[in-house]
Amino acid sequence: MSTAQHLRNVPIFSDLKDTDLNIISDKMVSRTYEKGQMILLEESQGETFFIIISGAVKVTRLSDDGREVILAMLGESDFFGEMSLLDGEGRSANIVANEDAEVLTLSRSDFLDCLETYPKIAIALLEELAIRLRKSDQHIESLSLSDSEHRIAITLIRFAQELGTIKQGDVRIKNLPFQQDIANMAGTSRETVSRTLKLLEEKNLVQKDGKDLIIYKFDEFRQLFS
Amino acid sequence: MSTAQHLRNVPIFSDLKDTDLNIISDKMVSRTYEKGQMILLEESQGETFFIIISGAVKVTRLSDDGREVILAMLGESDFFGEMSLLDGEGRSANIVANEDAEVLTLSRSDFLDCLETYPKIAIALLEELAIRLRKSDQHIESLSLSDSEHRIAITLIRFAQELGTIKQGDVRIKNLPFQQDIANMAGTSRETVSRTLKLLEEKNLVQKDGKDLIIYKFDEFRQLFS
DNA sequence: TGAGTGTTGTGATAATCATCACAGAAACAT
DNA sequence: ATGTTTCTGTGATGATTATCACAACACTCA
Repeated sequence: MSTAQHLRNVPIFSDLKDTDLNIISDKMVSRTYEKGQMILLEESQGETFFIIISGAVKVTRLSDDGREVILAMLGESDFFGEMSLLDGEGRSANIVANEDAEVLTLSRSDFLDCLETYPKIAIALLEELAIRLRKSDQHIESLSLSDSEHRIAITLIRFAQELGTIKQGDVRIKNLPFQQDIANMAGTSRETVSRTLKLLEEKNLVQKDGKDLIIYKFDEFRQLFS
Repeated sequence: MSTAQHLRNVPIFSDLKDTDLNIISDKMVSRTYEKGQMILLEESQGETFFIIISGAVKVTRLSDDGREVILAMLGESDFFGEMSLLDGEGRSANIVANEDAEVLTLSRSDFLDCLETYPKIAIALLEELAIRLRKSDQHIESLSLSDSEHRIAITLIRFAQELGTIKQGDVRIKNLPFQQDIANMAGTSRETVSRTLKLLEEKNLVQKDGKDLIIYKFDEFRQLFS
């Protein structure tokens, strides 16, 4: 697939004319990263906008004592790097390739030009940031809820919404992330994730299937953990 | 002060020409709310953009069991309501007046027109949302950190950054919010906030002074809790 | 001023959960 | 295939902290 065709799938570019899309795609540079490789480092200057073509990355912060807090997982046609470009502050998070990943990059100035030239992109980007803020708010709420069962359940719901496929009311999360990553998102320990998954299985709310996790009656499940 | 003069203080409008500012300010309607009054209710349709002229509001979510999670405190020249306007989803948070408050409102269509007509506003808004996302990320990190002392300290740092005045390296938070609100932001209990404040005072890191709280050597304090 | 309401301080107790420790499974590499 | 590494399951233990209970204090308003 051509660069322009990839861009067509990215929400913020999707209502551009072909000609404009081509102009932008000519300015983009492709890069690839191997699983585990650091793409962006906290503290460094943020000077690039990234769009994920394939693979997945995780957005993390490291606390002083070296613990990893996962802020988000991003996949195909998601983007990142826009924050420091927009507000001029340095990077505030690390980005690590969670699988082999291919990305397109746009330089700071080309990105900002884009926003000036195509107001539609700016508005689409606003929409996207609003959605992210909403997710952050949910994340904050879930972390504020006291018990780990809720926090973990809500983390599973987030995965289901991002990566899940629905079939007859049940959701299958393909390739459930490692327990350690789930723990780092839910603000709990790996062991607690293991125990809680078992508990949810005993309650017949979820079911492991190889590397996948099936959540039964997703709507009810969501209701249950609000 | 006139409506237009108020708007001049709001970052997202600050680089408009006077004439444009007047056009917008003519479309705005002023409203006032008393302390404790609900301004926006979760679940209702979001159809209005709000700018705070005076007073303060808190942005909250209520968990199923009725607990309040405070997502943010907003004050003079902050705005809210933009999220549902941007992404078309319903409201995801409640807004309550935390003090008597005066706001200016703009209707959905006027707001969206504004974005189309003045790309500068859209870009300034992007900047602002980026800043908010950054704050959310910090909030998420702080909630993921294990112990309550850290979480509470970081909450104090957030207040200091929003409401604090610096004097010789010490920060004074004027009118420190109630312990219950601090607890709802830090994801802990009111009692733990009480005990932790005492602890921090015993360590000579902070000092209560009437309704205010002074954080000694703010930079070191921040360092301490990263 | 004093009754009433809202906020804070503090002890005792119990529940939750992180941590440690290690065994078993699975994935990966050579 | 076979060792090696990474991931998961699970018990035991102790620390943290939520919760309950109530006293003290502060603020409002009639």
